[in-house]
Amino acid sequence: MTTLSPLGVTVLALLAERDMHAYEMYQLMLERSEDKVVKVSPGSLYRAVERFAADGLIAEVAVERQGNRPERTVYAITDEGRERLRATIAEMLGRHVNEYPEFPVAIGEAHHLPAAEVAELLGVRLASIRELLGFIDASLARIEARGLPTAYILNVHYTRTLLVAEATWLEQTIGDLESGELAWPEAAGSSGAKRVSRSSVH
Amino acid sequence: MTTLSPLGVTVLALLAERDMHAYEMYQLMLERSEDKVVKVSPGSLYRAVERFAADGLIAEVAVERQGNRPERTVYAITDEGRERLRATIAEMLGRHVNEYPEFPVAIGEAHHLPAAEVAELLGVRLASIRELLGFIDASLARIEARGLPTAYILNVHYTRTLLVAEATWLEQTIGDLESGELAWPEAAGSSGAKRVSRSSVH
DNA sequence: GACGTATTATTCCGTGCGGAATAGTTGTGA
DNA sequence: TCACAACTATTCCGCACGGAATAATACGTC
Repeated sequence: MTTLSPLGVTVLALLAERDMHAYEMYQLMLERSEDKVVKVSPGSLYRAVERFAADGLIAEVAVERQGNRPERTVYAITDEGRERLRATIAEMLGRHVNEYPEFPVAIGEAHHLPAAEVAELLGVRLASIRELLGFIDASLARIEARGLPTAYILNVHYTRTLLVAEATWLEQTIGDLESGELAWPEAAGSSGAKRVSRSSVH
Repeated sequence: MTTLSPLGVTVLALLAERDMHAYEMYQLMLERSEDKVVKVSPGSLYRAVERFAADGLIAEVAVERQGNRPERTVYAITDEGRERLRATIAEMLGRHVNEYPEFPVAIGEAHHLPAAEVAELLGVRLASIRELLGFIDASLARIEARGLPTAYILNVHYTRTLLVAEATWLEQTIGDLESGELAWPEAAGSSGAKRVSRSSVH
């Protein structure tokens, strides 16, 4: 009864829409840009499908073949699969889990670099986030223009909100670094100077 | 020349402070609550150290032994290691990478549940985030009281900022769901009703 | 002083991810 | 028209992760 992976959720969600075979899922995910939200590679996808079939969350409904192409196995979601899908979505919605993003690690160790360099690097990051926000806003505009219900793109709004928050924090922090308001430990790493050990947060 | 993992960065950062053996790193990380920022398990840590030694980023400086306890190998960071550490931190600071958090997947598929249930689940999530924010603020207060420089806890401020943004978004969305302002597709999954296929974002 | 638990320090191994390989088939351009 | 690229559909395999195992010793307590 282990909790499903994000890719697993997507697989079951697709099969909840209609029966299909693995490669069809793969294509659909790319077509819908779900590969921006879920990490998807052929290997993991086929493996997930295989395990779901073994666990009875999905079931073979046909084995087709066109010409001399490889056989393709069409799957359907089972009632058990539907229930697991619902349960997993519920759990993922309700429980906040630490996913150990790497940026906090980097800022946590940023004192290994001089303040000016950190400010510059954060500037690069800020630029790339702004660019990403540009794409997202353009997509949202196109979607709204087509009059599609917001409920289907809540995740885009969510992601956008967090990116905006990060951009704001970066602007603020870069400013504080450049103005010298944010005191920076002596540029470490360059000399053999002793460094003060960092303190525990808790 | 593959890019270092977050755990790898932490390992090198510790050795940049002073020479030590693997278990000492492990203890220090827990003591400093770095296990909240970096995923650390004995297995991964020892493996990382092993590989760094093979790659010349760190070097054995002593093999000690107390009584009949297992030998412990003390390592020091090399110049190459120091350089890799700087380079990796710089890269992690400057480049925004998609890390595929699972919550967007869940909201993306939330239409499988009825609006009321989603609102309730988001409420649970909101509560747990608020609790987490409580801990963080308490920690920050304690740290500030000790007069420690902000530069060392930038990552806590960053995390706090994102959590606040998420909390705000959740409040807003829960409100929209409860007021009915956010139109929700017919509660899916309960009936065999045909569902409209979702649109591509891009 | 004996027994259980926590600490020290490291190794081992199952599991699963994901990049690459495979192999046939349709499309394209010179 | 013939080669070469892109697509269809799936399998394979290496490698890293991390939970559990190990094993000796210190410590607390009844």
